[in-house]
Amino acid sequence: MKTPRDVPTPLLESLKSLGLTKYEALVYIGLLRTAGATATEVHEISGVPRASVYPVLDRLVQKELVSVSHTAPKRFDAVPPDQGIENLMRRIESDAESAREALEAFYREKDLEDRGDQELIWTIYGEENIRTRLAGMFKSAERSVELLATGDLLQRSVLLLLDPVPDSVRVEIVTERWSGERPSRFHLHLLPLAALCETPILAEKLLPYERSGVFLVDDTRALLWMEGADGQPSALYSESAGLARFVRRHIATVMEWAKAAVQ
Amino acid sequence: MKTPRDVPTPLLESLKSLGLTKYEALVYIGLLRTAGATATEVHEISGVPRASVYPVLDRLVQKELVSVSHTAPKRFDAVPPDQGIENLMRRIESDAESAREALEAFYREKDLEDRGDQELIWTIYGEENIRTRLAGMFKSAERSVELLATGDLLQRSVLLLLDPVPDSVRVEIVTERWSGERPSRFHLHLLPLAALCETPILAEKLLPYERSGVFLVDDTRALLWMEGADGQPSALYSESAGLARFVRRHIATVMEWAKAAVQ
DNA sequence: TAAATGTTGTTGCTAACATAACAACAAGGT
DNA sequence: ACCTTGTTGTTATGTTAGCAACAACATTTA
Repeated sequence: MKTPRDVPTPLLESLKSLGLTKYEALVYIGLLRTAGATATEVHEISGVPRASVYPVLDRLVQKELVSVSHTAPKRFDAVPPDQGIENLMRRIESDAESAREALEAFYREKDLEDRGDQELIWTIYGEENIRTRLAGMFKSAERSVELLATGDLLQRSVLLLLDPVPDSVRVEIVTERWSGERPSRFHLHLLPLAALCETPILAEKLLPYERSGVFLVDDTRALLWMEGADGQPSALYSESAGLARFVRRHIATVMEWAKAAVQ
Repeated sequence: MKTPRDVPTPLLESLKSLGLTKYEALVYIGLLRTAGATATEVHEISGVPRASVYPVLDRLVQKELVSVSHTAPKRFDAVPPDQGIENLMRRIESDAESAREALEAFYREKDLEDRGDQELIWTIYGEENIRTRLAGMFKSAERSVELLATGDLLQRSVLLLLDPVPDSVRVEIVTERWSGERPSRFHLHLLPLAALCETPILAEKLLPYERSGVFLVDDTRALLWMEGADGQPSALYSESAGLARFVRRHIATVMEWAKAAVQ
């Protein structure tokens, strides 16, 4: 008889988020390591109380994770993990799809009055969310786009989003580093590293070597990309006239410095 | 102010299986229909008690489903459902992937002694699971493969699985209907419908018009594909010598009838 | 003062967890 | 036969944890 060998907690958590309970996870894992076990063997292997094993096995069969034999006593076998997880994901994805449709219906009713939006400052968490917001800003650009960001962030996460910007819009890019050829479509301003080193305080404050940046569209919509101490990216977005003016001035100042330092 | 308008229960269930609680779902849905709501507005729109709204919103921000403004009082906005669901699914899929890897590790330790397997009869639920089992049977075929199934089931779910069967293996197919050209690789036996109609009892019992079938490989491994009254497919699988012999005889008998009826 | 915001603590509820005990049945030994 | 011994499947019962629901409080804003 095998020992109940303790199961790593993160695995249990992962299985929980796939819709299994702790017992279901333990029993399934136990069954994966044996072939055709009886209920009592399942109990011994998984460490789950024998009385609880029966309802748990019922649920697992229902979820298409184990199969039952027709002998007496019944014997149980686990579906290979590959396919078992696919079975679970199929349900979840179908739920996700139907939820998405229902939610879109609600979403379309949304008041588009865009009420106080102009004066609010929003925080956005997660790189994905920030990138979508940025993409939306760029797509709606009508007059100008200005970027001030670390080269890493720019070329890895932002540059591709600039494609939808119409040719008529002037795009100014300020950064401290640029690898590869300089794009002809945009006005690129390189911050001379020498100048930065002379005033290390500024270097630290303006372009810290974590991924960060400031983005301004049409002088009205601004986004500040920051990276929390934990490395999780977050951002501020606003259509506030005050913040827009502040950002505008900030970028302009840095560009002036850059120009002055070159001379 | 909008009415709390009741939310369809299935939607709540779907969102629960994506890892949201009831309150989280209600608040998110409520936020989808407004722009920049305060905590109390969220309470009014969603019907969630005002005191509970705060922790719930915290969790939703954590899950990247809503963004917060930096005003006082705070205002909240929902990310579009499209992207919100994608955010949820990203987490789940990453969990699924790590779980799959960990489970495969356990699975590989499995005793392959294949102990009593030979005399057991297993039930398999779910079309996907049945098809994988069938595929496994076909792939391991060394001498013979025999199929007796309704044409619908055969051509829609089974035929593709026959590809891996080596050419040296004799494949006998018995069915009541075949659309399209007859495959040259297999020995196809068509049950004359006329003969079936003359003995309606047999027609009912042998080939009921639900999807069902009998499969035998190497005269040793048999699978019975049935369809429950609820339309959910299930199957019996066995390597029992007794069942295999029974199935062998059953298929042979039907083939004899077919031959006799043609004359 | 009044109204709204944000927070805290208490209580109830439900699903899952955990243990104990029971009837039914099959060896196996006296 | 009888009585043990052990296993299977089921039922009842108690416990815990997380969420749901409500009341109360300090704080701000008008």
